[in-house]
Amino acid sequence: MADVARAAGVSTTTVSHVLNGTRRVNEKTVARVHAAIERTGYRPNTIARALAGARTQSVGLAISGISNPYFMDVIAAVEAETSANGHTLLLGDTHDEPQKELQMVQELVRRRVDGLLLAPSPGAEANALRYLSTHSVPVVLLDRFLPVEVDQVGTENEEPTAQLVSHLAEHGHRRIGFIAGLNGLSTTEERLSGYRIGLQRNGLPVDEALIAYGASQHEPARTAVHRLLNAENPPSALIAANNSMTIGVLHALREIGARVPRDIALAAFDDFEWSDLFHPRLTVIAQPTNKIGAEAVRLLLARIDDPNRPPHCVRLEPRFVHRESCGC
Amino acid sequence: MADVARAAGVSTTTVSHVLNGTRRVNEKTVARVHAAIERTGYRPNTIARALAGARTQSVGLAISGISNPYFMDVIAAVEAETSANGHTLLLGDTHDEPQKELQMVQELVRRRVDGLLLAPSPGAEANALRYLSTHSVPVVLLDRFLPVEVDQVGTENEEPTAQLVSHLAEHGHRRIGFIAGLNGLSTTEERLSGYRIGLQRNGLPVDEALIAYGASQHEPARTAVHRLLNAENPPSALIAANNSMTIGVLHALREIGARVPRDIALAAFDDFEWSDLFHPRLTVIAQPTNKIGAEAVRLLLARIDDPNRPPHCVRLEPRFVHRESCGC
DNA sequence: CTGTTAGCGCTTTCAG
DNA sequence: CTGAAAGCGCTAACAG
Repeated sequence: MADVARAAGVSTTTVSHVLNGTRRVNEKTVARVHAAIERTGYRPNTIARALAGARTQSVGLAISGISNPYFMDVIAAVEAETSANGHTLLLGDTHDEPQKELQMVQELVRRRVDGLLLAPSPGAEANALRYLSTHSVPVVLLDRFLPVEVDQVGTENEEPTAQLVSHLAEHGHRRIGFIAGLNGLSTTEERLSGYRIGLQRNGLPVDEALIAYGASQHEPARTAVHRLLNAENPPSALIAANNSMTIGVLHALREIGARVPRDIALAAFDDFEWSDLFHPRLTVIAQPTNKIGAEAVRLLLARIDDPNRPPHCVRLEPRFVHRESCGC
Repeated sequence: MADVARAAGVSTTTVSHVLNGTRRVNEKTVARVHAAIERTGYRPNTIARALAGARTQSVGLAISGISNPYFMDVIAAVEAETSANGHTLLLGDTHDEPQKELQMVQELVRRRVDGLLLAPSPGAEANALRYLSTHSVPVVLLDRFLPVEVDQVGTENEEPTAQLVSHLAEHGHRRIGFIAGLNGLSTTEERLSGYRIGLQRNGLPVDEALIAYGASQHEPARTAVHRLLNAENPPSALIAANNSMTIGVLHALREIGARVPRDIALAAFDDFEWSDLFHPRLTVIAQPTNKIGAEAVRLLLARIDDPNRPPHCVRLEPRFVHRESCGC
């Protein structure tokens, strides 16, 4: 930067100001500085800039289950949007454990990210979120909603799940099982609530024996389905509350030789990019992963820009994708 | 840090040295410093440390097609390994374009990553790699190999692909089509070469009309398959050289109503985490994605530690997964 | 074995 | 409209 200043015959102060547009500078001076930058091939040093107290032009993404296809798509969308805005992405896995999440978040903050995107674990409020708010770090919540005053982006869960139930009920199913996700996640509660609403709407009783907990993961969902189907009076249809659990469900069904949808109907939350190649092709609620990622980044950048703007809470509409697993 | 120094009754120099183990310090002093750190809740500032010329404890990962399941798994493995070693991961997409890749790499270097992992695009040698070598930034190549003197990690491609051909040939197929990947990637060339070797080994002629180019992507592969099957004397079996193209192949086959494996056999490079739920279940060569990611990080950290160690080139063995799409 | 001190490259008062 | 200069928090000669 000193080189540029010398080459342009100005002070580094001026170079800094033309670079950041942080105060009025004479047009001709601006031109000279730009020329000097060009000539010297100067590139600002992000680290020094950060140390001096300015922005780092970087954002953190703290998320769980990096290899889950849903989050994968979100990550890709976030990367695209951040880099389109000249920001760099720092990625970390929270493993949905409050302590790891806190450490991850602290690490990211210590690295001076300008703000961060967080898929809060159950327990985040007392840990990561408290830390972020006391340090007043811009944050936007992803996927899961929390009753806190911060920006949040996610999908509508309740009504779409109720629709799934109605869809199955309209095809004559009276006992519809539900594989619920990890306890403490708003998505879990909302989808569960949607399940109950759907049942009521169709005049069906809510039988707790039809609800199994799959911890949002493949394996637990698999065993949960076995339990569900071994009970007396098993369900004739199943709803899985997220994509990992859908896989578990499919494996369990195959293990007991149940054919979908002939022996048992299936509908699920979350689409797979290539689920039309599955057998059977899955009837699902597809989340707008690209929009979620892009919108989250947009909200974050806006908040970084103006820390005092009122918090926004964005609920995106998912899409009902009708295929064959429901047995229509 | 000044606080810690004061609280321990030493200079910041000493604090720095006990923190980094960069010179001998009296045991008692060390203890006092640690106590002071504890008491003050001190956390080193990564940014300042970086500016002063030391390590940032961060590594960059520049990769293409973030949402490709193969790379996704690699990303997850890399994240796990880096964070297990106390490093932070900066993630960027190169889009397999030399210019974007160069920019991404420069950005990462400007952020002072200690080193970086790169899945080199066709053209990386003249751009990103040249830049990295002139700036002597530690780098390890991922997935694709290049005839350069740097650490590299990837999978054995030639022999496994030849095996795929043999497998199909042994089941009587005499016209085996091949959907090749993006031109200029070593993986593309090696798998193509493996295809040719496999044919020769089984006494089959190499018919260029049976080779289609799918650019390593879904859509191009789809149209390539249509061309291949519309030609006179079409193949009775197909090999797709990576997972995205396999998807394209399956879509194309469905569009023309060809059943796998009854009407046409299929085998592919790359497994899907849940490909046993596909219909048909795919016979594939599965890459050890976790090992690839972990090994790459290990090599990188070793190189950062000792920039002069001889470059290692690690070829991992993939696994042949026999399922139904081959028609056995 | 420990401390003094000069930066790392930038931002930002404060002064002109 | 422009500059001088004081840091940001740490590392690493150099000196003792």
